[in-house]
Amino acid sequence: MTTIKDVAKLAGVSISTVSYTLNNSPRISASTKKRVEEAAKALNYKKNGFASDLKRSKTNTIALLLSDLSGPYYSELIQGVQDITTSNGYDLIACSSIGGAQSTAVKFLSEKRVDGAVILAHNISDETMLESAKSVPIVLLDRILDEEHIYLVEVDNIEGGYHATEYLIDRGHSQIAFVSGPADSHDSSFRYQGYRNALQDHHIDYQSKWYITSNFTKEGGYRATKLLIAQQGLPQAIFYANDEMAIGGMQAFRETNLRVPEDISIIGYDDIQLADYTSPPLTTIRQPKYEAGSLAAHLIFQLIAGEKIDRHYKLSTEIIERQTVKDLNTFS
Amino acid sequence: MTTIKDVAKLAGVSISTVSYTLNNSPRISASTKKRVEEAAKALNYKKNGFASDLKRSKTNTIALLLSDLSGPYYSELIQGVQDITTSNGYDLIACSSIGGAQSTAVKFLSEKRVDGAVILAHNISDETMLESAKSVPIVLLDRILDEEHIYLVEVDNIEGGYHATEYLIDRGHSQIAFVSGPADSHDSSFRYQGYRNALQDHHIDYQSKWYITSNFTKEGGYRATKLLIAQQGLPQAIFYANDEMAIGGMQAFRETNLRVPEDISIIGYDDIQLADYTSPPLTTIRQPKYEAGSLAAHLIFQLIAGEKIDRHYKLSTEIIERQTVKDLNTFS
DNA sequence: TTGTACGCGTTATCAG
DNA sequence: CTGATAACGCGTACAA
Repeated sequence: MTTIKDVAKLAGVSISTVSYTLNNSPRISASTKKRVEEAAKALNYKKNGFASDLKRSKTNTIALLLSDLSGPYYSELIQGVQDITTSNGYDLIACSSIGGAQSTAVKFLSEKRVDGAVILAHNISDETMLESAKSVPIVLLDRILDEEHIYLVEVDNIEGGYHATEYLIDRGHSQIAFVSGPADSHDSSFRYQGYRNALQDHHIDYQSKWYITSNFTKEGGYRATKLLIAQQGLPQAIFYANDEMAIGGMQAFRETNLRVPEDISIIGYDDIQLADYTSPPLTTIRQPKYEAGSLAAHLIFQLIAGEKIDRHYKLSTEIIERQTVKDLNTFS
Repeated sequence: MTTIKDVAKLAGVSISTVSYTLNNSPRISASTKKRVEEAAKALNYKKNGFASDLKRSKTNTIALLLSDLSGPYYSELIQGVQDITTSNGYDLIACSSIGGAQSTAVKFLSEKRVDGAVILAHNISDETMLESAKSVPIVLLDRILDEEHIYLVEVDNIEGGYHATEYLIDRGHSQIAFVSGPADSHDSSFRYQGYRNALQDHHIDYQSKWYITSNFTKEGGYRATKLLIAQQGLPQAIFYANDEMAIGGMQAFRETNLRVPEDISIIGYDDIQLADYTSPPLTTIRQPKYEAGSLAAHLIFQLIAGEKIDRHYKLSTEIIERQTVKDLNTFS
């Protein structure tokens, strides 16, 4: 292991001179600078990152905490975080929070191995978050928590649910079913809330027979749809609380020889990659993932800079029109 | 920032006692142990990870270097790496190698911030790899490089190409086209090699009109397929060098009213998630990604332990039978 | 149990 | 203005 000492010895200067040189201090003459640099190159010297971080008590890296490194998380969101991090000259590392409070993610936070963190890891408890927030700036993307030192960016799910429903209503649908995610999912219940609000604003009666609870999976969507089909009186349209369930639903319709969108319109939520590949391509609600990620990273840097900022940010959704919704107002 | 000193003061013991206690040394009496632990809790003390790493010159974390954190990399592979890493009591972090030699990934390697690395980052040059391999154990998953200190695990693409082709031949196909990836792709050319070998071994003449170069994208596969259709004499089957191109091909067939597999059989390569969602589901070649990841991580730990191991490992592929290949030997 | 010499760079301070 | 000396960051582990 070659250290700064070795370089100093070879260059015939003191340790501090080497350090100054390598950090481009102007106080070093060109000649010694050259000597030192050559020595460093010759020995293939690389500073020990820890020693450096320890001394400056600053790591120049921020972490992205994910519930599972191998999970199918939002790549656009990561892109957003990455872009901002890089453009601020910081490094980004991703850690998994598998294991909760014992996880690598939490460890990196509490041991001050990073200068800040963007968090998308529902398996870390609120308490742990509060704890960590005391020592390092963090921005949450996966929950709503109104506490000192907790900053978060939220995608407005109520608005998204409202948009989806209104989109169907605008196209002449009035019998609209809602297939929800698991009962304990905040996201799903906010989307449902938006659905109800839209119905109400358009004076459409809510019918409980068209509310089905499912579980955010393809199979769940399939079963929920079969159930809906089995009931007398199919709705004109179905709003699935996520795309996977919508895809399961499309399969159920295919098996039942019901055509989408001719016989029934459907709309999903998320705009996952698959949504563009189904046949027909799925109309859905896109969340501004890139924006959420980049905003989160921006906030981190403002916090690092010691600026005072709001604790809560809300982003809007966008509808992605594809081909699973029929416009009942036009002739065809 | 509360340090070990604060804890020592509060507990009324020396710094070293605190350190021993917190590291569960048996040399500390139960009573002081309790006092120290209480003090640590009261102050909410967490050790500074760097100081610790610096002293022990060991980080207990290994890195997974990816060409792009937001890229659609192999989640199963990551799972493999993660499982082994965790079960060895190490932490895993993922770093991006965007920026090549200046990237976070390379920096973490050279600054000794990790004890080892599994690498899947084609945008890091061979030279940089050789350089890094001197200071830290690394295992490559994305290239073949026969050099001292370079360990790698390879998935046998020649064998995969051979299997795919033979699978078609076994089912009665003899006119088999190959849609390749970009000319500079090693993976693609190995798969092609396997294709040629299989044809030869089964005494089937190779026909250059059935070799089309494309680019691993859906659009590329679409165009290549259109070209094949435009040519007089469609083959009985097409082997696409990756699944995305096969999916593009399926679209081309749909537009041309050719049915898969009734009119033409197709087989892909990779077994991407989408492959199971196409209609009909795509028959393809699966690479043992989980195994590759976990093997790579295993090797890292053997290297860390100072064991002497082989430098080159090769894994086999597996065929995933779905519904895009027709068996011409049976009546239907 | 405790004192203390490390690990390796950074930077304030001082001498030339 | 250049370069060297030394304290320091925080925890670890050996000698006492």
